[in-house]
Amino acid sequence: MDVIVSLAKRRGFVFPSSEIYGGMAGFWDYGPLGVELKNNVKQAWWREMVTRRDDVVGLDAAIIMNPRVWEASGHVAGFSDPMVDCRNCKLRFRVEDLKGPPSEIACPNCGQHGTLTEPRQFNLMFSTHVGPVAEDASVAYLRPETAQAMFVQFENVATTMRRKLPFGIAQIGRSFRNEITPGNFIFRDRELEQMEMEFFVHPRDEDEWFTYWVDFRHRWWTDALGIDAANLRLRPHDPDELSHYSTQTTDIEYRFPIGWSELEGIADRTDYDLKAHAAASGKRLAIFDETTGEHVVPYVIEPAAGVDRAVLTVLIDGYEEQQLEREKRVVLHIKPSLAPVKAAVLPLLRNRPELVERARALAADLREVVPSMYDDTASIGKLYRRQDEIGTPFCVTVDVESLEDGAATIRERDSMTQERVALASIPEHVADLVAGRAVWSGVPREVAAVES
RNA sequence: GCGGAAGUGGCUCAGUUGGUAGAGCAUCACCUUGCCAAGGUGAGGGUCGCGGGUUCGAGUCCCGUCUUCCGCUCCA
Repeated sequence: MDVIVSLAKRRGFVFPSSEIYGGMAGFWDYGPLGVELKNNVKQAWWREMVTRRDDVVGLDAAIIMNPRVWEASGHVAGFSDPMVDCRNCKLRFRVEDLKGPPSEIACPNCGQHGTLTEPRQFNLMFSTHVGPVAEDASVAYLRPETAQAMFVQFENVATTMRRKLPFGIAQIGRSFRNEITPGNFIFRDRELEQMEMEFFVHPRDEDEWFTYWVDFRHRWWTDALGIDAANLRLRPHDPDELSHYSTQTTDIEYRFPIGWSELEGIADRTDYDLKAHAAASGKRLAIFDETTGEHVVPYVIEPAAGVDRAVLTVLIDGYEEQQLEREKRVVLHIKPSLAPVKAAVLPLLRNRPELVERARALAADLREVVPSMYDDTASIGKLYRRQDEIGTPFCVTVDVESLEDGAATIRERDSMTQERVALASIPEHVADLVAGRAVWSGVPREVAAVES
């Protein structure tokens, strides 16, 4: 984990929030490369979950909602349970889990009497005030999950999009949790970004869709994000660890340096949320079933993934240190579609003005089709290393011969093999390679030299 | 929040019994360099986390505070 944190900061992926003031626990800033990577991850999710499907639509809801949303959802209670600490063994317990008044019972862990503190509130929702006057009536919460917006807007979306079951509402957005102990880099943030989709199904189809989404989401991690399947596993929740709203949940876990940990949870939320909001708002949150002439309150299958964890996973899964003769080579083997920079243009020599000029011109053309950059501030070997470290899949090297044959060498990150391609067709070719429309057919450098 | 550890240039660290900060790497400039972190010369960059205190004098001692890391708890 340390080498990932180090790489992330060294290369401009992730910085500690407000670092010059000492930072802020649980908050991180995405740097120039990080924001590109993160956007690419979100785009990969949106494409597979919304764009390519005809049964899911998108939503982008406000972070602050009417506080009644959180009362109905159970968050105001669930996120603010009174807790007690044991002064002896230092463990903390939820008051409702205790078998009696804290002042009268023994600590459930160490068995000591009279060591439990008075109950205290630990509200995990960030609260704020709406309007200039900070009074109780103006209290509002920053959402601790994006899901509730999909339930609250269920009727608006279903009506305007003329939906019948089954259908889904997807959203990518920020959530806030006042975690007692954030940590492990961007694994547990206080400000996080979620990719959640609520899929509304007829109650009788609950199990079928649950299975479908577990499988679909698992494939997304391997196929769309390129995560090694050997580092992923599905873990169904035990009955006693299920959330109060769920009858079945399966986590997709990744083998992090800190151990197997949750990347995404696919939860069967039943009709818990819609019924709760229907009861609290007085609205009928249901879909009319013409075959039976009845209003059906759908069950909900929810795949919920963390964007920040996805970014972290991509970095960890792609990271490789190769031991070479003189030093080690750090390579980020990430899918070209996720790479912050798709191509870098490098002049073989920077003391040749005509070479530099040609390379800069090529970089400008390349920028028109894919995110790319130009660099000439080091020797060619070092320039390659820099790009390897940030996961740039292709480097285009303009050499002296380029001035005569009008071609340049494209070098691929993982194989370090090369292709000689005409300058004029490089932008389109690189775009095709990045998009997977063209197949890489490079050869080792020595072979390329012989052929030319 | 509780318990433990730590905070010196971007990074990794050195700073002897307190006397007003150094190295390597990195970065930048110039030279060199004809395909995988070469070399040379030079430059920029630190109120030693912050605030008090002791002292003639504190990165070095004391107190407080903030932040980070590891456990407890929570969870995507």
